[in-house]
Amino acid sequence: MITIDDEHPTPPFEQIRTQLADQIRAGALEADQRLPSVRQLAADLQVATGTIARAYAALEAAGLISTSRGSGTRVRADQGLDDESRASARRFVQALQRRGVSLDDALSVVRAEWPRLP
Amino acid sequence: MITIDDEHPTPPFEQIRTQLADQIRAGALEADQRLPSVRQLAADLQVATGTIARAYAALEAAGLISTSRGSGTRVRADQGLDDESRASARRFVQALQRRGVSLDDALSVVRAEWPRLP
DNA sequence: TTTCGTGTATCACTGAGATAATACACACGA
DNA sequence: TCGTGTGTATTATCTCAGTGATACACGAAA
Repeated sequence: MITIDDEHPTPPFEQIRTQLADQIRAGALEADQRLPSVRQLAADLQVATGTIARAYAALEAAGLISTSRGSGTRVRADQGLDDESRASARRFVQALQRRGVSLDDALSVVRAEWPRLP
Repeated sequence: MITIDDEHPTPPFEQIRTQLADQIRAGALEADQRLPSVRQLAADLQVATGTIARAYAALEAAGLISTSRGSGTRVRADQGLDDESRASARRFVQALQRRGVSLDDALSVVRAEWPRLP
């Protein structure tokens, strides 16, 4: 399920791209699974087909999905993080939630702890 | 240190806001520490003062900083996550880096593991 | 071949955001 | 008290990312 928050500063196509990427990496979408067509998803989310097309194009460029005219869009195999990384994320999320930390704050501290680039 | 990436889809004022928020939450900026003036930071980053002012206003609305005319902008006390949360984040970051995971993927899996809203 | 459902390309429009210039209001220190 | 440096507000202008609508190109199946 994908939702669009009009209040959010990030544009719709970016929200769609992010959410799909999250779901694929988390393993919520199986490999080779068919995604909705651009028209279908555009109608569901009340946006233009070009908006969906742009999100799909970005995901394909990132190697997460595979698109082809006529035959639709599918999740590429060999995607998703390994189980250990996901388990590590789950421990982290649970620890912060017990302390009442918000998602934004959690993402914030991860970015902050991530070593700076050289 | 704050940097602006013109390639990034998020607008400059949002990048500034995010980076300052990250640094405050991570404890990189001490409580009561003075931030640069809007004119100073605007000159450093080559943006207009209004852009900095907007980022500062957003941070104040979020309760992270405290601004007052004439006396500048300061980091509010009682900010930053607790040590245990930060330690947890550090463990998480280290675990994923050992596996060669990128920052985007790390944030992605955190969002994915974060429980959905009701 | 024809049909239908795909993704893709194009184009004009809109609005959010950035800018620049300016003026104002307040705090602090000399 | 006055001067300086602060954040804030306003206004007008400009740019361009994102959008929406539409037409095109391709693939699969009947």
